[in-house]
Amino acid sequence: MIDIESQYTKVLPSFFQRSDVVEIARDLLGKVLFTYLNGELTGGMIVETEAYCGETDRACHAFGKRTARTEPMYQPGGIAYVYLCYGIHHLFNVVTNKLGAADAVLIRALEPVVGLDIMLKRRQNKNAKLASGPGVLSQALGISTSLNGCSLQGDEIWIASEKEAKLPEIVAGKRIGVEYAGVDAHLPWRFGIKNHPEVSKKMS
DNA sequence: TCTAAGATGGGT
DNA sequence: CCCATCTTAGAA
Repeated sequence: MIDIESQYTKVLPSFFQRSDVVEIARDLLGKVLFTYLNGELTGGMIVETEAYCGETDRACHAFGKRTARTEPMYQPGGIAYVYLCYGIHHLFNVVTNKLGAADAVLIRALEPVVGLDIMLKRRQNKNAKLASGPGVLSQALGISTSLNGCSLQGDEIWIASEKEAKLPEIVAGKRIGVEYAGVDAHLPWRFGIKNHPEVSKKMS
């Protein structure tokens, strides 16, 4: 098994609690998301993200209201916001910014790094990519709404940076599936690693 | 209570 | 293009 301790350093709350969610969405590219659940370690490099900016962003769940579902988004940055979409898909977000600001970054695609056999077992689908798409990556890493509100400083789910990591080339585009958001639907708040196979081609 | 819509994914 | 699937939010 890979020696996680020596190759990666866990990303600290100060990274997530910065005020610019768009900047954090860009900075998360190239970092690695890990889960350790039921004795199974899986991890993937983040290659595609989307920023959602609180109560003023028409595409954000917290737009104009505060409900029970979005409560984790209002907590200080560095915890998980996981919700169920279309009744089927568990979508994983990283909460950012300070207490009271409902910002979050949706993780949209990973490049599998650790525990590929476990991901394959969980995915149970030989045709599709292992971790390309927000619902798919959650399935591959075993993420479900039971991790909603969970700290990213614990040992169930966390984000780490590779010590030797090089800065990725970044491309930006419109966010997906938010046509209803009016002018905010056009914001270039989706980010991907340039030419990466797990990132969808159309970035604008 | 009731119901429309949704930050998707997989198949045709 | 089509639709399974079910929680959530807002209306009644």
